[in-house]
Amino acid sequence: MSTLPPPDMLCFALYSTAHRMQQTYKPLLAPLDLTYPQYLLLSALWAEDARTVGALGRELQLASNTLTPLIKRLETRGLLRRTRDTGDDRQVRITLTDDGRALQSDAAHIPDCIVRETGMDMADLTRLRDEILALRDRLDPA
Amino acid sequence: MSTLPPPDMLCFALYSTAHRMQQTYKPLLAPLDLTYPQYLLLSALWAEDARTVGALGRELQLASNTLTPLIKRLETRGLLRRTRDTGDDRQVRITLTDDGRALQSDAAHIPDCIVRETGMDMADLTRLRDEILALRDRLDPA
DNA sequence: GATATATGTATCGTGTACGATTTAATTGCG
DNA sequence: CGCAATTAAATCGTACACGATACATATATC
Repeated sequence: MSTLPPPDMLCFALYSTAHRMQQTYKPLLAPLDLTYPQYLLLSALWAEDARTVGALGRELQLASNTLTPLIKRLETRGLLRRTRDTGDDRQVRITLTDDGRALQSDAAHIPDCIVRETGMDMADLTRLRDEILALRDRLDPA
Repeated sequence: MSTLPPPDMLCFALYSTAHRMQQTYKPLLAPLDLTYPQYLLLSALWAEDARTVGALGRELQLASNTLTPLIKRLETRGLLRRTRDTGDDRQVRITLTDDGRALQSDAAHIPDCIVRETGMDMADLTRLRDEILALRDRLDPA
């Protein structure tokens, strides 16, 4: 019987390309001493600060068991703060510190660098992104 | 300054879709008691058995620090064997056991299930796969 | 307003990923 | 031949992912 080898599988294309993309980010993030997931979390906060763990989790598609340690590492580094200043005491609100906000300008060049590394133009990248997202949204979130 | 939020980033589309895909595999792999990377490794061996750790790593784009523990778990379960039967004693050859080969038929239905979950036809899936691989291959492996 | 249920976050255990280093075996070259 | 440089795999440490569970607070229902 013939089994499709990994190089022919769509899932493997996603898997290996996502990893390769993280490798591409690595030298750009190293000077900021950030991992890729940490950069994603900060990007979410740079776009909209002071959100709850749950709201960030919905945007990044991560649950608290991944998010909580991630957040705590950045808190330890003094890039953000955790508070319970909402009406609902179950919720934890994440707010950037001055240092956390300052990092945004240090990272401002990164998106352009990534685009350049792909060697593709914006229109193609946007189209590919939307096709990948369309696939994701067809797959059950459950 | 405006920072692109994660939902607009191509890298995040890859990241979140790759994870979603693993979630989609999970209920299909659970009866076989396999994780997604373990399934990838076995798929590689089902397509071509008796390869070295290095050869498998090149196909799966994983280094020995990831592959060795992965392989050892499957060895413990009796699905494969590690031997040094080549001329070069540095190399470790990975060979499926009868149980490991038998698992192939238990997994034979999975690719069709995944295709069905995407709700897309083969032509679109193949095209999307190749576009994603083209992006990967434009990114420096270094 | 006591209590059952639901929700938000944290904790724990297992399994990847991967940089850096180590160990062992092979190859290259004088 | 002798030994430095290279290569294959393993080991170690850190950081995700995520299922399962725990815990605290909120809400609902009577």
